[in-house]
Amino acid sequence: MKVRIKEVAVAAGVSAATVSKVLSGRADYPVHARTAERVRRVARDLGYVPDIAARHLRTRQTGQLGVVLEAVGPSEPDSLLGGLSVSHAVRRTFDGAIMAGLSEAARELDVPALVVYPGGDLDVRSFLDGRVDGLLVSCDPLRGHALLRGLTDAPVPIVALWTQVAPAGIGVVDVDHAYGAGLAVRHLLELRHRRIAFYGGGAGSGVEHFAQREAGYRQALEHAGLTPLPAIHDGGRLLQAVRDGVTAVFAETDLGAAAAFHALHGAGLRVPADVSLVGFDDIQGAEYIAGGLTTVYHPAAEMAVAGVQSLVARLEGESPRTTLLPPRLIQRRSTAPVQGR
Amino acid sequence: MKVRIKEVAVAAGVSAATVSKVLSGRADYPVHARTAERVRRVARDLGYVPDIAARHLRTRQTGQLGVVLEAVGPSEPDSLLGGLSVSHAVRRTFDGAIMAGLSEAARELDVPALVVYPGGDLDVRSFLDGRVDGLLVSCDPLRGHALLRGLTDAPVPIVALWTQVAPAGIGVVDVDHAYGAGLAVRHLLELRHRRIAFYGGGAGSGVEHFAQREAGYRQALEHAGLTPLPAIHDGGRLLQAVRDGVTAVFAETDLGAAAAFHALHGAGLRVPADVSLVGFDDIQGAEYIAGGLTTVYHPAAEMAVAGVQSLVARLEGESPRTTLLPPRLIQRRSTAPVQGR
DNA sequence: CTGTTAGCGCCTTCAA
DNA sequence: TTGAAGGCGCTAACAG
Repeated sequence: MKVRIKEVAVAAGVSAATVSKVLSGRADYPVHARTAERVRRVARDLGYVPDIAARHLRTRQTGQLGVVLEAVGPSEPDSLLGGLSVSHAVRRTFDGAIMAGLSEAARELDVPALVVYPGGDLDVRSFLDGRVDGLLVSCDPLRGHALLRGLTDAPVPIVALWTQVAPAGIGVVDVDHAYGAGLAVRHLLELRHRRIAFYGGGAGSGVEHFAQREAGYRQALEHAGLTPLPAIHDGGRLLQAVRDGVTAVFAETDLGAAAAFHALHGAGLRVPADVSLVGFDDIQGAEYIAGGLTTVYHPAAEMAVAGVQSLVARLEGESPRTTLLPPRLIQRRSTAPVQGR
Repeated sequence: MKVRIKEVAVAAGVSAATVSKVLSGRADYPVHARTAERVRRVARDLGYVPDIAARHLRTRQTGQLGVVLEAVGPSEPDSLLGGLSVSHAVRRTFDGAIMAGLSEAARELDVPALVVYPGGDLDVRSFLDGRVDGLLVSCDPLRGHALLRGLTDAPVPIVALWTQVAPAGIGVVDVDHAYGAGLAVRHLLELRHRRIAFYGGGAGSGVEHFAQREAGYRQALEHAGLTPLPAIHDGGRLLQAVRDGVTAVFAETDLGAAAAFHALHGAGLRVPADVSLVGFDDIQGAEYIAGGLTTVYHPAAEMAVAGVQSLVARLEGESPRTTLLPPRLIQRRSTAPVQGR
C-alpha cells in the first residue's frame, strides 16, 4: 500500500498540515528548520510520494503542459513506395526533433510532465478538463490548422508551433522561413550567381511556409537589384531555365532539391560544376543528395524549446508573443562559384 | 467559471449522482433512457466537462499511459558537422515514428492521454504518483537501459520498447533484428551470392541489436551451408575482403552501408555491378544512398503500437509478454545477381 | 430507477 | 511555529 501524508505525519510526530507545508515545494510557510528536516527524512525513508490527483484537485493546477501533435502522421507504411513515403519520413524526423526539444525544455523549466493528446477527432473542450495548465499545438505545415480556430478563447494559454497565422490571443513560434530562404539566395549571390531559379510550389502551393520561402527568395534577389524568376515546379521547365541561362537553383525543400538534381543529372548537367543547388530543411539524408546538398537547417527542436519557454512565460503572466527562429546555412558540396559560360 | 456537475444536475432536475452515472462512460448503471438523454443534452448545452483531477482522485485511476523516451536525444546541433549529427537525426526519425505509433494506438484504444516524462535524472518513484496507470519505456538501443533495473517491482505495469533484455515482470516489445538480418542475407543468397560479408561492429559493438543482426547473418549463412565471415568494420578491410572474393556486403545499418559504399566507390568498385550492398533500418535518405539502397525496414511505429497494445492488455489482467516485430526487405537498386568474375 | 451520504488525499485558511 | 477543520469535484455504496 502506498504511503499517505498522514502516515508521514505520524511517523514524524507532526500533523499532516505540517508535512504538507514542508513538502509542497513552496518555501514561504513558516516551519522550524529542525521540524522540516525531520519531516523530509521521514518522508524519504518511507518512500512517500505526494498523490498527484489529490494535489491537482486541491490546488486546481497541474504544472503539466499539453501537447497536440497535429503533425504526427499515420504509422502505416506506404506500400506503393515499398517503405514509408519519403515525406512521411521527413515529417517524422521533425516530430522527433520537436519531441526532443519539448522534453529538454520541460526538463530545464521543471515541467513535471507533458500530456500528449492522441489527436484524431479531438474535441477542443477536452482541453479544459483540468489536465493541463497550458497547451502547445504543433501545426501541420502542409495542411491547415483547423484546431487553432476553435481555441480562440480557451481557458488556458495556448502557443502554436510551426505556423505564423493564429487567432489573437494565441502565441506563435515558428521558423523564419523567409529569412532562411534569404540565406540560401545570398549564399548563391556571394558565389556570383545572378540567374537563380526557385524550384517548388512556392506561394502557389497554398502552403504557408513554402510561400514564405518563395517570398524570401524574391526579396533577396530584389534587394540585390535582380529580378526573381517565376517559381518552377517541373523538371522539364527547370532544364529549359538552365538552357536559358540559370546557373543556380534554390529548391523549396531538400526533397525538391533531390528531384531537381534527378532532372539535372538525367540531362547530363553536373552539380555544382554546371548548376549550383541549394535546398531547405537539412533533412536526414541531405548528406547523400546531389553528392552532399548545401541547404538551410530548419531548427525544429529549437522551435519546440522556444514554444515551451513561451508557454511557461504566459503561465507567469506575460502576454502572447511571436517568436521567429533563424535557420542557418549548411554548406556542403552542391554549390560552387559561377563558371563563365 | 467552469460548469460543475452540480449545476448540470440542477439544470436537468436530477441529482449529481445521476449525472455522474450518465456521463461516467460506464454503461452498467441503471438510468432511465429519457433521463439519460436529458442529462446529456443539458450537459452539452452547458458545455460541461468533468473535472479530470477530481475523477482521478475518486476513482484512483487515470486511464493515462506514461511514456519515458530514454532515446530522445539532445536538441543541440552538433556544430562539428555543421548540422545535426547523422546518427542523431536517425534517432529522431525513430523517436518521431514511435510517437506516431503511440499516438495512433492510443487513439484506437481510447487512451485519453499519454504522459511524457521529460527524462533527465528521473527518479523511479515519480512513476507512482498516480499520474499514470501503466508505463512504456522506450530504451535507447545504443546505451544500456539503467532505468528498467529500478522498475522491477513498480506498482503499475511496465512495458519496455526497443530491447529484449528486461527484468522479470516487465513486458517487452522489440523489432526482430535477427530475423531482419536473415531477410537481407537470404535476399543475397537468392541472387546467388556465396561470399557475403557482414559490415559493422556486430556482437563486438556491445549493442544488443547489432549483436542480433550479426547473429541473424551468421545463422542464415550457416543454414545455407556457408561459412560466415568475421565482422568487418573498416573500409580497408572491406576492400581486402572484396579482393578476396566477397561479392556482397550486408551492413549492420544504413549509415554503415553509406560508409561501405563510400569505401567501395572510392576504390572504383561499382554497386551493384561489382558488389551488392544491403543495409538495415530504411532510414530517411536510404533512397539516396548508393543510388538507392536495398535495406531492411525497421518497423518502429509498429513497435510502438504493439507496445501500447501490450500495456493495455496488461491493464486488463494479462501477463507480461514478449512481442517481436518482423522487419521486411525493401528492394531498391544496390543489389544484383552475382556476376561471374 | 434515483437520491443521499461519505469520502478519495491533499493544501490552505484560521485559530491557538 | 504548529494543528484542526474544511473542502476541491467527483463517484461508489447504499438506501429508498
